[in-house]
Amino acid sequence: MAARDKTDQTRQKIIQATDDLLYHKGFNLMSFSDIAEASDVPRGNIYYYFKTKDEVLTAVIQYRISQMKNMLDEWNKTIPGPLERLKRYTRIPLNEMHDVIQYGCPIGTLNSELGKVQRELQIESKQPLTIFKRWIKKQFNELIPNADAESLTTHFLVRTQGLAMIAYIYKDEKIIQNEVKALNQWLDQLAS
Amino acid sequence: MAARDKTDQTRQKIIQATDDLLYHKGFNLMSFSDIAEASDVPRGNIYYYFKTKDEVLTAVIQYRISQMKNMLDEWNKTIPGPLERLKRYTRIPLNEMHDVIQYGCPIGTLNSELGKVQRELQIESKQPLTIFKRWIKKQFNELIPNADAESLTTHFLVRTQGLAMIAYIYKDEKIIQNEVKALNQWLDQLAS
DNA sequence: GTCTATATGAAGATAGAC
DNA sequence: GTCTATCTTCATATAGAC
Repeated sequence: MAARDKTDQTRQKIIQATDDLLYHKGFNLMSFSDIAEASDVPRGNIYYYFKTKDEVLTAVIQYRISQMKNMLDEWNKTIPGPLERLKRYTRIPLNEMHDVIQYGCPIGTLNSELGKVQRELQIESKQPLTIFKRWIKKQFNELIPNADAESLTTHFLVRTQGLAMIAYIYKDEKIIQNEVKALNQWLDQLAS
Repeated sequence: MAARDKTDQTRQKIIQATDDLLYHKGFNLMSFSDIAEASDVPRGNIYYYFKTKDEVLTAVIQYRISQMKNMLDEWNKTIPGPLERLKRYTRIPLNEMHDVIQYGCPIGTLNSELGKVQRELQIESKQPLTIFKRWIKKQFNELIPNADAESLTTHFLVRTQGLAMIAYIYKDEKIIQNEVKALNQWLDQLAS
């Protein structure tokens, strides 16, 4: 149905615009007016698609999850071994260097913001990280069959979140470059 | 002068109450009403002491800085070597475990929140981290005279911020315990 | 499905009596 | 130095004409 298509298109336009907005301003400073302007959908009209701001957030999270799943599927198909897959993950902050410096890690900063007072929203917001976590753990299990994959995964997440955070605070690209290099060396040592 | 003392006392009461509030709610969700309630100073009266919310933040940052300096002075006096001093630093998240799980790192979460849109405030807010950074670097310089102390310091900050972040997101004390232990082992290896 | 007008509330901030 | 009343702005959200 054409009408249905139009609805879905508008919904999608709102979600994608909000995805960026959420990353650039954070949840609490992002208003419906911002969403209307960014998505080019009249302000009063956003409410036809989403009753509350929380609902928009939920939709954006689900959108991010589907994007991530596509990406990980692609990596699983095209990258042969667990070591190279984990290294592909560490390339994300390098590829997104400019954004990480300006806005931090999209997952980390959102969880940090929502974790203090808006706990229910934070629980939703950590889903993307948990999907990454499971995938990373699987790679470590393949890489070193008898290792404590859970601990290795936590350590890996700690270092990726930490480097994004410190680079974001100090606006310093070198931090990303050096810390990613060190992380890859750690992976190489584990694999050998 | 008694009047002057009273003013300073009230000012201090506001600052200390806001210190906690800022940590527990974040800057943007913390209102003047919250400050009034927490400090037990009438709402309209807060404005006599601080003209804007930004000014309250500045005062809290300065308060935190003075507290930190006292702590580091104390450590310099009572803890003999650089290795033990760095290990003392890694004990902070263990001692403050409960708060870190619930509210994250006070410095990291504040910088993360303000870094997106409120850049001038973020620049102020990173001062405490920079003070720690200088102190940590000094310890590394003493510990290993010919090493690249700047890189070691960055790595150290990445791991402490990262562990606080992941433990905060997943509400998991074990993450702090395990990652602090691993960090101390890394320090021991460096020192040997 | 679209858009305007508006209800409602809370925020930061100010004026001025006491 | 204290406290109340109020201004202004902007937020979420709703009602209802089209």
